[in-house]
Amino acid sequence: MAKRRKVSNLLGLAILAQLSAGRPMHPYEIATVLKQTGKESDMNIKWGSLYTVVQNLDRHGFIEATTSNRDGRRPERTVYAITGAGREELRDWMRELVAVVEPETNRFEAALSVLAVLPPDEAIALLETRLAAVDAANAAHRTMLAELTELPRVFLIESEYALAIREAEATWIRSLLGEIAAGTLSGVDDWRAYHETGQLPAGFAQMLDEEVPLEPGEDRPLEDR
Amino acid sequence: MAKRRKVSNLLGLAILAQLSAGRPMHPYEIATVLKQTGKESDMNIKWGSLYTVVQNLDRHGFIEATTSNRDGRRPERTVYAITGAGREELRDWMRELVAVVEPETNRFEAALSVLAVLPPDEAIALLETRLAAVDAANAAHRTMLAELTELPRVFLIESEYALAIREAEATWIRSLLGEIAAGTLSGVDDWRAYHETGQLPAGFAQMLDEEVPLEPGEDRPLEDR
DNA sequence: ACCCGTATATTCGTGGGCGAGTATCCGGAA
DNA sequence: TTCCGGATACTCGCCCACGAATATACGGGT
Repeated sequence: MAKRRKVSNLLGLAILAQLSAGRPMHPYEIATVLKQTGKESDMNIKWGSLYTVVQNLDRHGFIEATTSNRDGRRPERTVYAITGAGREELRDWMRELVAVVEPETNRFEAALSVLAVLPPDEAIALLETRLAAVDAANAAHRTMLAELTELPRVFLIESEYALAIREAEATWIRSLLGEIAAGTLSGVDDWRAYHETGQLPAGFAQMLDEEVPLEPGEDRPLEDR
Repeated sequence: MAKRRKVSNLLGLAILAQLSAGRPMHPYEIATVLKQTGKESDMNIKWGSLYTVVQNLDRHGFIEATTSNRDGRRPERTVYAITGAGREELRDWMRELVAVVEPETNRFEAALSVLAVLPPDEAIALLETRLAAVDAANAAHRTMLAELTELPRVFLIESEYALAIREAEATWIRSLLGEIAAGTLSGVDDWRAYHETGQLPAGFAQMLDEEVPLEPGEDRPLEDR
């Protein structure tokens, strides 16, 4: 599914959410509030897109200009309010984002899928570097959450989620390194041989024909099975 | 860090990796191989970008045209090989992707950060839907991995990683739902009150000033602390 | 012998994302 | 009083991703 949105940039979601909960605002003020409430990091917002997104939301009737006041000789500031259609879009968008799990891929996973292009020893070293970085970030994250005792946790769930995922990543990397060291991960010898000789070891060839690691949930090509 | 790459599309990484490990190929053949080896889902590849990316890799000297043969009356096919600079770029890119953890945000996390715009009961229902979907996908994924016994696990690490992360997500959602049900998640009553009365409960206002859930690892704004 | 669906292989247009630039205002230091 | 740095508020334009269109070849069914 995952319907094509008229406005697809997640900054648009943040704007709709803000206007839905609060009073009408002009773009720059929205940006300020979003920064203050930490949405910036949650959504990876690029402020260069702010006015484009606002314009698009307006064009599609999700928000509308209310007043246009000017203070002193400041440039004119257009104040926007969310519309009925905007509220509808917001709810519908949220329903999709929460309920529908679509295949998201992150850069680390992409790298893992071609990790074999690096020699095993270098790969191991890099993974150890990453593990250390993730552990450190998680420790800082945990401390930060522990310090925010006065804030109701409902407002921190996205942060708790992010931490949980990062911790899972650390655990997984640790276990991978352990398996490599213990020799329980099959294929490492071939991997090493490949980088030492430059030759594809026997057994690699048919594998390239075999391998079908489809993520579940995707449609298989028609001819399969 | 996270240097700006001359070619930033991850499809470029996949192409470099393929040309580095195998023989020179023409674009369409690369695409075929990448599909076969499952890189498609690992990197969320859009095939519409194929020729643009190949062109960019060429323009920056990471790959170069070798021959340009034509079979029968087929359109001419340009065969590309990786260059020295290409191999260097590939290794450097991989080093960065594996070792450097940069703030990645996914759509679900973004949605969580504004979950309060939905009434609590609807949010809970949606989370339950998601949980069911994730559980089902994970079960299928586990089965698939279990069936691929003849394949060395080194070639499946990205898939095992993806599964581990998804399982962590399921666990986290389950625990969140549990905490809401048990009442150990603070703030749910205010959240519900807000949606029933339309009024921001006391205690929400100062929070909007307070909240500074910076992800660790990011620089704080200068004036803080 | 012909038809048609699928595989092969590539081109093109456009829309939007976002980095970088611009202009004005204000408060404090010297 | 003047200077300057940062906050305020917005504009612009490049570039790239990618959906959709295109065109020919091949193989198998009737």
